[in-house]
Amino acid sequence: MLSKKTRYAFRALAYLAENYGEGPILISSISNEKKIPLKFLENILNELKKADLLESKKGKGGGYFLKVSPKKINLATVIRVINGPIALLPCVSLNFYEKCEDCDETHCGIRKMMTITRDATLKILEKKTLHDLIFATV
Amino acid sequence: MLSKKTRYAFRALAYLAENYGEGPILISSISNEKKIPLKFLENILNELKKADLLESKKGKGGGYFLKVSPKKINLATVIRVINGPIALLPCVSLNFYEKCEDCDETHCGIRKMMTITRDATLKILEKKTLHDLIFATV
DNA sequence: TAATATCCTACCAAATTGGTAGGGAAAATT
DNA sequence: AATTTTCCCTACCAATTTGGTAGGATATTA
Repeated sequence: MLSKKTRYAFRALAYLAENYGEGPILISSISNEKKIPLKFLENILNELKKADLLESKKGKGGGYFLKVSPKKINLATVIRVINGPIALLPCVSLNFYEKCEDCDETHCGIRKMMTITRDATLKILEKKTLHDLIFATV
Repeated sequence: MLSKKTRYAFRALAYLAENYGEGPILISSISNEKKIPLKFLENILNELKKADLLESKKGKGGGYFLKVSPKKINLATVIRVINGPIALLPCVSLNFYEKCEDCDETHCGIRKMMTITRDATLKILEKKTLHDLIFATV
């Protein structure tokens, strides 16, 4: 399951995507509009900035805004930044790989099944973007 | 990510699947063979039994064994019993549904994306069984 | 009735989650 | 230059979850 923090991140990003191209948006606006605890949100936006998804501007007229178009930010990226691995096991993760103890990877059936599952999940999450999040019609 | 407990569960079930039809298997055998802390494993097997995946027999000659054929136990079921929801959000879960606050479900884009993701994941996890876990060739 | 094995309840430490508090630093305005 | 505005950074904290352990109760067989 995605953490509450990740859900907040998605809601904040959706808001920024809706206002893409309209300059910096205040943390406090997002916080009010999306009902996200302000100080916690500060933290989240900062992480997204460090991950190069957002840019920020200080002082009057400042705030946060998407670094690139909503169509270029996919959901897998966001999840990885805030939530961590997408795969169900560390030994199957592309971005957070960790070997598991006492396991011969070439013969491990669990690993094989979880690899297939990961691929199916990624096929969706890497294709869908913030744009789809806003304009989802299905 | 799946918890360590769930990984233990899979390893134990794989072992029981390998020995399907050969009568009860001791917890201690599974514990030794698969390197799972005995008392913790006790706990896990008991939960699997309560979920009707296993049967047990007490006293000499006792132990645990699969209630049905390895081909009839799919991975989604196991994950749900030990790990919990498979969906990435509670509001998208089929078996652990919870409404999320401040969210109009019919218009929530996040929800739509996570529904698609859930379906893709379930398509795999509900088809693959303990049998596939053992005889995975891909 | 003794031995074998699962079952049940309770406890515990460490890690993770979901925050809060308070001030520092940069940019813009006056 | 001083003040205001806004993001940035570090530290802390309570509640929950995770990954166990301990010890005895209960059922089965011999």
